[in-house]
Amino acid sequence: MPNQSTSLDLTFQALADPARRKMLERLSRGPAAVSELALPLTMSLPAVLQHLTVLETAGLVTSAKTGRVRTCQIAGPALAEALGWLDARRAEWEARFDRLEAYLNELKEGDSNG
Amino acid sequence: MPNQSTSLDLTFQALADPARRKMLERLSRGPAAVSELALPLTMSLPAVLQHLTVLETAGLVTSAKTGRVRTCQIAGPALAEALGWLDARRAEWEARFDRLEAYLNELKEGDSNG
DNA sequence: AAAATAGTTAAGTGTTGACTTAACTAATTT
DNA sequence: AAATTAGTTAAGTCAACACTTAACTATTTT
Repeated sequence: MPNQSTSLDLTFQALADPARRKMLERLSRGPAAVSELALPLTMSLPAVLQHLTVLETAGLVTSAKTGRVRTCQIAGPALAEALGWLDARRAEWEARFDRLEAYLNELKEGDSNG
Repeated sequence: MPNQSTSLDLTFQALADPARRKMLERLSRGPAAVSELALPLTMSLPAVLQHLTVLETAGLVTSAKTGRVRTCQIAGPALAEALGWLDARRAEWEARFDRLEAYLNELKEGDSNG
């Protein structure tokens, strides 16, 4: 059975690793070379490259090579999609919470009137 | 070496699975029993239980048993933490974008004045 | 041209993850 | 009390992950 991952699968999976989140934190402040992303990480360069591939496959990062330097950039859409999913859950959760609150207020008013 | 996962690791990891996201989508509309969460999923009940454990460990869901029924609820804070991290990245990304835009506008104005 | 820099590929290892089936417990219903 | 329902535990399998080292390719710099 092929493992057909959706876009959100790949995005959240990519976000689940602390090394990859550090890379994104750096990139959200501006473009950077691979070795710059590697600096704060205590792992080999090939490992960093593998993390970069995961980020690119998820669409969270794009990169291009100039000379011998590969410059990486954060990409908006994948980030926005993940944010959108989470925000939809929060919205539903809050709507439910608000309805409950309104109901409780109604109960309280009815109580003081009866 | 113990694998000390942070809260965000666990949260994003939990969100990376489509079955778990479906469970959360259901729960964001209101509490539900385990078997109700299992309904739309094409897997065994034990598998659903394992997913539920992952969600609870990540703090995304709480549950309590009454009689023979376990009722599950979505939990706000873990969701908010994940949202917060993503939103911080977007904010930084947008701030940079805005600065770039302002700079380009400045260039354009300078161009028409010189 | 030689040495250093920046990145890349391949291959192997140990750990987690996502299931499964089988067997079981504890509440309800009939 | 017997059958059903709802959930749980244990154990095993197979694939995916997160690395590693070794060896290699391009591009600069000296």
